[in-house]
Amino acid sequence: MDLKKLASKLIPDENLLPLEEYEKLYPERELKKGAEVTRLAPSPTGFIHLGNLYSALADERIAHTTGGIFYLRIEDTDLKRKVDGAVDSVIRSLDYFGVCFDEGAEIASPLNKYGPYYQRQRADIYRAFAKNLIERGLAYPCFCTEDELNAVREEQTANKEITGYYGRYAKCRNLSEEEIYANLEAGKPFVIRLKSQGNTANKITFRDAIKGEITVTENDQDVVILKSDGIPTYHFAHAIDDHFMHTTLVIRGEEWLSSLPIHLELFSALGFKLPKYGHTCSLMKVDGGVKRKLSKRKDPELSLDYYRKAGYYPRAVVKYLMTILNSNFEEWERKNPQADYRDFKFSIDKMGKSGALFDIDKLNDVSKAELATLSAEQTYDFLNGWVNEFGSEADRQHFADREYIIKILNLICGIGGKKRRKDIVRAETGVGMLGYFFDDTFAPEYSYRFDAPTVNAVLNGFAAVYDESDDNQTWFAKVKGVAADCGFASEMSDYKANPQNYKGSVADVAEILRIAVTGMPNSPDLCTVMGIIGRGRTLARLSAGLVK
RNA sequence: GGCCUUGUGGUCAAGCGGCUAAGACGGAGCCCUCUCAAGGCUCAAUCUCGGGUUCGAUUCCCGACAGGGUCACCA
Repeated sequence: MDLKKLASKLIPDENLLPLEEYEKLYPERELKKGAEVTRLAPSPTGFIHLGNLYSALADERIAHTTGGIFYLRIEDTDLKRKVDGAVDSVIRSLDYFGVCFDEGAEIASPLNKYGPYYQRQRADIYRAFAKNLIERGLAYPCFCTEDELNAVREEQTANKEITGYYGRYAKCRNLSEEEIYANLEAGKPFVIRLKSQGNTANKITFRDAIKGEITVTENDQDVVILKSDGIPTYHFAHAIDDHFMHTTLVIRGEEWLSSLPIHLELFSALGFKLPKYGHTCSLMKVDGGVKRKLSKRKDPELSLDYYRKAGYYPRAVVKYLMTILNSNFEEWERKNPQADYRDFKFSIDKMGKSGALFDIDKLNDVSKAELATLSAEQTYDFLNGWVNEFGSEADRQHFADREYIIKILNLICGIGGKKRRKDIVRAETGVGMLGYFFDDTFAPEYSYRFDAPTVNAVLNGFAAVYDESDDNQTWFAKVKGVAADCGFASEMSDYKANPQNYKGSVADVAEILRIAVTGMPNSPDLCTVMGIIGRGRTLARLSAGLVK
């Protein structure tokens, strides 16, 4: 069979370059030794999730700690999955979390020499190489219809055989020249399949950068490399693109592990040097006692928007991910509390081999610790940003008074105190803690644990002596005075020694005052709260808190 | 079901033939304390199960069991 003629008939494009020209077009990158070139290659569905961030972070860290390149390629070979604005959304989402690309689709960079970065725009490269494969007898046209393929699959399933297009099931693999041209004459649509030279009896051991040594079975599937619309499938595009874009390390989800044999054969058939691979494990969650992969449909926490809406500090999400990416990250951070997480020496072989369960408690812990490193002004800026995007109208009005909010923040965050408080987990809950500092959102629940006369005596007693210019000690001395007057122990030790002699302790008195002033039994330093809301408001609340 | 893969406390995990099996989150308790938060201290909790190999296995081998992934003209 004249393969050259067949190739030209199947792929008649005239503008295809000789193969060597593509090599010249995309020369080796000039990077220092050890530099890794990594990439994120999403399909443009517009949905970028925690798993993407997780692997993007690994890509970005590895590229940037080795002096390499991290680029963005868009795998838009499937038109059905395309969503407008998706690429911008990917870039913006990752940027919000501090993950930036050096080159790629929609990235303004002088480095963009390996494009186009949209696969649809690279059709001629794929076609040139597919044509070459046909000429070399390593690929062939397949005219099977969807129905035929389904029928074969059913038969295979019924016979408990491996499904797919291989061996004796590969009907079009050995079509005669006449049959091929007849089908072509008849205008039958066709795909180009790889003519696999592999044998599943052969096992290869393969070194994965994350999983370590794994054994893979040789591929024998005649996979589709060019779809009937002339656009490549993922497998083929992956081999071509990662070769010409000179990716040195392919980090991708472990769901790709099973198609690794295909990629191995493709790289070999194409004569390309194989990149290193690192297959990451997926983030899991426990659902009804069962461990399963985080799912787009069932789990809102997979979406990155979820973290923005909830008001997680972006760097906290990143650090949380770092803790599961490299388990020694936490230890390093404890030793270098001031350092930027980017100074951490990220290493791919520290990455876990089995899927980590997503742990919201851990995230919350990381988040509040991270927020506790900000100044009151920085905290204000962050909360304000959240309020403007997701807050209520009342929140926005409150945040217009920057001075006042910062005063509150100094208290809530314990700034200036001996120890930093870690009350704020995320913006949403942080903003929610501000309610009682404003009259319109003050929503008291008067849940006193003492009878009316006692409560009223405490409230009135304190109102009579309150002076906003008192310092903390003087203020507390007055609380103790009220306690003594109302039959409470003014010293905790006295109360502990003889509880039966008192109605309660100063702590209980403070609680009564606190409930009246803040509406809640718990709050940061009450004296300071009173100082912030001011004398007028304090007295009004003490009076409003009286039990009728 | 075939193939691949994983298996240390509730969770994330150190460990790489000999250890009282780190640490962190979460839980319990104590201390501090006007409450809460934070902090300090303490406690409970783990090597999936069988066989081997070995003087000795969490660690090596085999098997079972249990998770996970995947079997498209989707990526």
